[in-house]
Amino acid sequence: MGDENDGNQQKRPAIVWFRDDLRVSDNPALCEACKTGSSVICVFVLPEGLDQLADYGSAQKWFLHHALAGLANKISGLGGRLDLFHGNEKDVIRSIVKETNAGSIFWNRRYTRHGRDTDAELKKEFKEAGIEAKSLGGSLLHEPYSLQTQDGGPYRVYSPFWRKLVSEGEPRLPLPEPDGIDAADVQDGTVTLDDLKLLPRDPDWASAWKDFWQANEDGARARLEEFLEAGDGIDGYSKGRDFPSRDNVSRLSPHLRFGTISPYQIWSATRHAEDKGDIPSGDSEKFLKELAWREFSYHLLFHYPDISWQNYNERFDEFGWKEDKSEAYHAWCKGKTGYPIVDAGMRELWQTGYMHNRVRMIVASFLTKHLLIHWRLGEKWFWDTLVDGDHANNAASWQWVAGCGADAAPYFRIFNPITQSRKFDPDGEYIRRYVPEIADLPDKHLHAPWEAPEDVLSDAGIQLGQTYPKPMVEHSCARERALAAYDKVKKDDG
DNA sequence: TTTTGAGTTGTTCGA
DNA sequence: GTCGAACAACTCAAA
Repeated sequence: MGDENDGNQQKRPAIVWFRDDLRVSDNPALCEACKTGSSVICVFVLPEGLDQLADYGSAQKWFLHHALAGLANKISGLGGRLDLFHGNEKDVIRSIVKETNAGSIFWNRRYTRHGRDTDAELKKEFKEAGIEAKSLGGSLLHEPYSLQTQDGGPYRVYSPFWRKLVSEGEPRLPLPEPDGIDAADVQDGTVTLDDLKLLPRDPDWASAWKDFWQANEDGARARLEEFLEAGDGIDGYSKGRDFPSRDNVSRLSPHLRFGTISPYQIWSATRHAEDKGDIPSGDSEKFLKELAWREFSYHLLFHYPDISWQNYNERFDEFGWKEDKSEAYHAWCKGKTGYPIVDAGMRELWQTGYMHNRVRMIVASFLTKHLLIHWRLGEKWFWDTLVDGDHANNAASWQWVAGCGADAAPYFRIFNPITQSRKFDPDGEYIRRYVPEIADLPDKHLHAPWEAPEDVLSDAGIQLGQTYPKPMVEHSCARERALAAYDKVKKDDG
């Protein structure tokens, strides 16, 4: 009917379906909808149904709640309205399109198999019904299918992937937010934000999290700007990022997860800071490479959608990781392994919804190599407790540490939790912050309390096995055991 | 087709 | 204390 509109009849509204892109700036789907000149309906659907239960972990829900509140504010500031729904995604979207008589629908792409299948099915249906359905790229610098090796296949090693990404030239500049949103005169969403029950209660374990996270678009931008200021986080990033007590990490991961910021905005702002000469180029390059690791993880997830639950390297199916939720597993979850650096990390996670990257590697190595527990259990725990729990990063990184992932570390690379602790938390600031019961130990013994003389322990008010656990496993025994297990994987193949 | 160089984040041991 | 070598062999990507 488009061209036959006689002017009396209003243009059919356009829908923007928000998912992992909870921002109004640099949002291609929103821009495209505004460009139609139609009135715009902004919607978010909290998925419901058995197959979608895993869409958000508990910690992510807290972040999601605030990100949605922030998005609703931004949208209404532009003259529009965010409508919330709860239900089966396909059914809800179909019914919104029908009831609003929408002429078009826009969204930014997502990359899990479930998400892609859902989107493809809906797009096909709408197109057949004469409704414009358009997906856009907003969450990745490059679509996973656009970067190919010379053979036309996907990349399975990071370095060539990075070189390819760079050879494609600079990413596009971020899009500005729309001048205004012409709100469609249609009925409101079916639920309120509070109806979605995303916040924890009884107990509210996230009561202090507002001190750590400003979980919305403004918070993301402020965090990025602060990080990129001369003398702040990115200055010394390439070395400092390994020290969990330092502020040399961006903490933008949950914002990327929910799209309160886009990788285009991060890339462009980093280049801008670099051009101003504020920061050493080695540091900015290292930071952009980390952003590219996220791209690489999505590249893998797109081409190997099973990596969320299945070993990328099938030989590891024979490894024999334990999969029951044993006492050892629970001790790891709670941060009671007896290794201070591991316990500090697990408690940081529990208390703040975040864990420093270096420490993530240490605790993941400890679970999969020292305790021989399956990375899937670790991945699930992280998924439920991390605010930045990300479909691609979480799976790809766990597999990388476990040794079964793409471009994984050589099998003999088993982190020594004591050496790592001494090297990256030499003054014990990080450990003392999260494991206060051993804070009075001198630096010398903080990393391995079981080696401290009895009088040093009692002076620090520690009774091993009572006030703080004895180590669950002895490092060199655990190392030998892990090496033997890897040896088995190797032989089983021959 | 074959060849070649390279591969995020480490540990241990012995000189 | 510091340093270099060994720890395996394989797969990937590109020439």
